[in-house]
Order: sequence, then C-alpha cells, then structure tokens
Amino acid sequence: MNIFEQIQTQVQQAFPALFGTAVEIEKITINETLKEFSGDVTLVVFPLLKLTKKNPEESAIIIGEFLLSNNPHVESFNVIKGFLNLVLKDAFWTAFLLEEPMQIPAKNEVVLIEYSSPNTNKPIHLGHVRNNVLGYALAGIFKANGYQTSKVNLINDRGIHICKSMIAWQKFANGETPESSGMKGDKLVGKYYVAFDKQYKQEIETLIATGHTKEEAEKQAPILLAAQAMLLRWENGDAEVVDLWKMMNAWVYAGFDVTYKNLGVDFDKYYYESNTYLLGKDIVEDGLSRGVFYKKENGSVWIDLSADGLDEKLVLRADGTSVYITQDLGTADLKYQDFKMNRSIYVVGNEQDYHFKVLKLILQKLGRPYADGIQHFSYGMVDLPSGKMKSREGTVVDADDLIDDMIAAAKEQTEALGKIDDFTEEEKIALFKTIGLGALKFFLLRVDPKKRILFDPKESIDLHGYTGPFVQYTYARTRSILRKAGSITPLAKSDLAAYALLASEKELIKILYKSNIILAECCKEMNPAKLIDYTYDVAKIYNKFYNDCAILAAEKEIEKKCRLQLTTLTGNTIQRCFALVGIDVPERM
RNA sequence: GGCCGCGUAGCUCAGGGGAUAGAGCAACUGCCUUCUAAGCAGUCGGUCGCACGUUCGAUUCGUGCCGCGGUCACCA
Repeated sequence: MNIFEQIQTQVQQAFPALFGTAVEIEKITINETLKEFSGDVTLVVFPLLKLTKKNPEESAIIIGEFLLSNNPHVESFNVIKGFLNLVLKDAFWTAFLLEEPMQIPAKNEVVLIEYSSPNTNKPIHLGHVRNNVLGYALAGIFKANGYQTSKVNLINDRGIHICKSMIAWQKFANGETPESSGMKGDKLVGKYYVAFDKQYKQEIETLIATGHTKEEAEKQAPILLAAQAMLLRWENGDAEVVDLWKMMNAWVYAGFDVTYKNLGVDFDKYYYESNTYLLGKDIVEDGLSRGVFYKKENGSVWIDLSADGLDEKLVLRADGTSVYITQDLGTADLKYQDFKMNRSIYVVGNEQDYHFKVLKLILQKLGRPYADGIQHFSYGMVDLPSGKMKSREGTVVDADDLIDDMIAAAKEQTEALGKIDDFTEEEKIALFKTIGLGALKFFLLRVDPKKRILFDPKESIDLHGYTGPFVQYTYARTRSILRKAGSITPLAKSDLAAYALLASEKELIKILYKSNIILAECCKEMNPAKLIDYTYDVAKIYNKFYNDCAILAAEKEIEKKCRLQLTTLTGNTIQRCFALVGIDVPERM
C-alpha cells in the first residue's frame, strides 16, 4: 500500500472514533500537496463536513492531530481553508532510496492484445505506426502490471481490397517485381493499389458520360467487376489467382519485416485472415441454424441488431464470399482456442468503433465465453494539415520515409553538438536510430490515444523540450555521472537517519516514489500517454536537481551517496518506463 | 439526419468536482574556466467553444446549442 492509500485507509478506520459515524472511502479525497503550499499529502475535508458536523478548520485539525500521533511518517500538518496539508518526515522519503524496486505480483489473468493488423495491399504509413507503437506499449504496460500478456498480429491478407492491387498489377505492371524495379515489396504492391483506384475512377467517369448514373457506374466499372470476379476465383481456390496472391503477399511481407524491425515491434503469434475466414463462414452457418442470423432472398446472410440500437448487419455476401466481420468471427474463436484469454484487446482506429460494437454483440449473441472480455482499444487518427491520410490517393506519410527522416534529423543534431566524435561508426548509427525513433515514438505516445494527432510534415518532430530525446538525454546524464563516480561504498540505512533533504532532492524522491502508482493507473486507464508524461516529469525534475545540487562534488560524503543513489534510481526508472513502451535509451549522447 | 468522439495560451498538448488552470514550441532575458547547455531559471501569453442546471465549490458532472471529425457499404 502506498502512502496515499495508507493515510486514506487510516482515516477511514479512525473516523467513527473521531466523529461518531462511518465514512465511505471514496469521500476521503487524498491529493498530492500543491507546490505553493507546504506539505506532501493533502486531505480535502469539504466532502466530510456533513459527517463531521464541524467547520472545515476544526475537522481538519482533528484529523491532523490524529494522524500526527498515530502515523509514524507524519511530521507535522497545517490547515488552510478546507485543506489539511500533511508534512511527512524526511526519513519516510529517504527510506525509499534503499527499498528494493517493488515487484508487482503476477496475476492469473490472460490478456491478449491484437495490434498492427496490416492489409497486404499497401505499405505502412504514419497512422499504422501509431497503431504499432500504441499496441506495443499497451502490451508492455499490461505485462509490467503482472498480466499474462500476449501480442498477436492479424494479417488482412485476403479480400476484395487485396484483389484490387492484384488485378491492377495484372493489367498494368508488365511483370514488374521488387527485383526488377528495385522497389520495396510493400511499396510496389501499394503502387498498384493506387493504380486500381485511378483506373476505377476513370471508368466511372466514362460510364457516367455514356448515360449511367453515378451509382450504377460505381457498381459496374469493369475493373471493379474484374476484382470481384477475382475474389470469387480466389475463394474457389483457382490456382492462377492463388499463385499471384502468394507472390504479391510475399513481396509485401518482405517489406513489412523491414519496417517492423525498424520500429522494434514484435508478436507472439500471427493470424492470417486467409486461414480464419472459412472458420468465420462455419460460424455464420452455425448461427444461421440457431436463428441468430437470417438469410435474405438473394442468399446474403444478416443479423438484426436493431433491438440493441444498431442496424441490420451483413455477415456473408450473396455470392457466398465473406466480408470483414466474417473472418473476425473466425479469428476470435481461434484466438480463444489458442490463448483462453480473459481479455481480448483490439488495437484498432476509432473509425471502426461501430464495427467492434457489432462484433462484440454478435459474439455475445452466439454465446461465446470470451465475448464479454472483448475490448476495442480505439485510438484517434493521425491527420495531416490537409486532412485524412488516404493510401488510395497517395496522400500518406510513409513509415519508412519518416523513420529515415527522423534518424537523419537525429544525426544532424547530434553531430552538430560534437559530443560523440570518439564513437565508432556502428555506435553512431545505433545512437542516431535510438534518438530518431525515440523522438518519433514519444511524439506518437504522448498524446491521449483517444484523440487525433495532427502531424505537419513540414515541421519536423522536435528533439528539444517535451520530447523523447530530452528524456534520453537525462538518462545519458545519469549514466555519465555514475561512470565518473566509479565504485563507492553504497548507501546504508544508518546513513539516512539524520539526513535532511533539500527541496529538489525531495521533489525527485517523490516523483520516483510514484512510478508503480502511475504504472497501475496507465494499465487501468489503458493510457500509455500517462507513462510518457511521467517519464518527462522524472527527467524534468532530475535536471532541476542536477542543476541545484552538486553530486560528485558534494560537500559531505553522505550527500554524495544519497545523490548518487537518486541518480541511479532516476536512470533505472527512465529505462524501465521507456523499455515498456519500446523506446531505447543511450549510455551517451 | 441517427449514433459516437473532440473544442483548454498564437501553435501542439497535459489536467479532469477542490486551493491562484499547467507543459513544450514560438518570442524575449539571464546562466557553461565547475558532474553532458539536447540543460536550468525567468518574462510574455487563458472569459478552459457558448448558455443554463446540479453542488459548499464546475474548466472538470448533466442538458441544450454552436463548431470540427468519425460512422451508419454485399469496403476494410
């Protein structure tokens, strides 16, 4: 139990003796004391006044007196208006310096996180990067909180959109391959996805010019019909189509591997839609016989969710081919077979909020045991100043390009500072990558996942201020100090008894003390941004401490020991938090 | 139009019933013969979209309105 909970519980237990009535724990509001007041922990008495039947000051004083004589950590208190500010003894804080890092006990709960889930018809862009970075971070946070966590990637490798790039390649590519063109495989396939769209639009215009309505044209454009026919042939196992599909997907995977490796994301298991959509069809069949679904005259299969405030939803097309949600049903069953998860988290953009409501509802109606544990981790889009990124229209910030740009910016900045001239070439390359990717990931993670991110390609991502490199730099500072300190006799408990903390030392201890509290909140709220914000605070406060206090040149030996220990803990905390979210940390920069 | 989300400093974002609303960027001012200045300290900058309501207390909760975005496909 941390000190905040400890005081809260203690007050609750003593409340009847003090005021003659019990109190719910939620009424006891405990905050950190604001900087401008003296104290460490603040209890807000306003919510208690109805129960204490005394004015704010009197109530606060009673509680304050009680804590002063019954909590060994409380040194003194002051009351301002309805706020009871408690000052804790320095010994409470310095004791934390020697504590073993608190291990969060393992929980017997399996959490499955699906993220990334790319389509194999286009390269990864900045929006997907946000997905990957968020998914990885979320998994790290769950794991750190003791959950049995696995990461899976569902590859969207089949469907009408895949056939679109296939058909365009057949028509326009003249056999172009990654080898023949020197183009990265995913980029090449993406090029034909764009080509499809261009051709499709042209055909629509032609049809409209020859007297068709827009709607007719959109349904009858020859290249779309060809794609639909190809999907049917694919689902029927047509060898020629399947071979083409395998070839083009292999190109894409080779490209994705490079990007994933650069991003540093990984997965415990891959699922392929091409393997799960048939399972989905079986589920549709089963649900049909059990009356969960129904068939329309043209043979298409639907579910009516209007009683739940949603619409009728198609689950299988009239021609028997499966739609997006068909395979999602299959994949969901398969995941449960494989992992028996208690919670199944889908990291997918908020444009699919409706889809996931439907998916969960259908699985609940089908009586799946895991259905209630399904959770859509819905995050906001990354928008450009010009609006939404659209792969089809080529208005995207490509992931590989962006990574290259970030690394180049890191290189330029770092070399200009001239601090690493003695690095080997390999060390330099590794450092530029650490900094560049650190900046990128920090940029994407620091914003509340629910909210959209505006990215302006003209303004490169900062390396100063509230950024990844700022925190990395702070880490490098701690490492530098510790290298220079060499081996010294470690801090002992007896050293600390009479140690009086300076303001910036205390502030640093206080922020370090909170790491596990923050980590638990990040998990509960599923919010990696909060962890990022915390690492920034740690770095900020350490830098102030660094400026205010001589560490190696401290006047007294005990000061030096304490400050070195603070330096060690700061470095460890930054490293630990960053590791969870996939950001590396340099020994020097 | 129905449903969902979002409006906080010039810009990008935190905060989320409690004390005088915080960071970063941008602009300006100090601080490197001293542990890494990718740093620290400071100045400037706000009717927390608008209105009403609940409350001892609302930027935070509720309702309505305005603005922006998403979604309601036999696309994914």
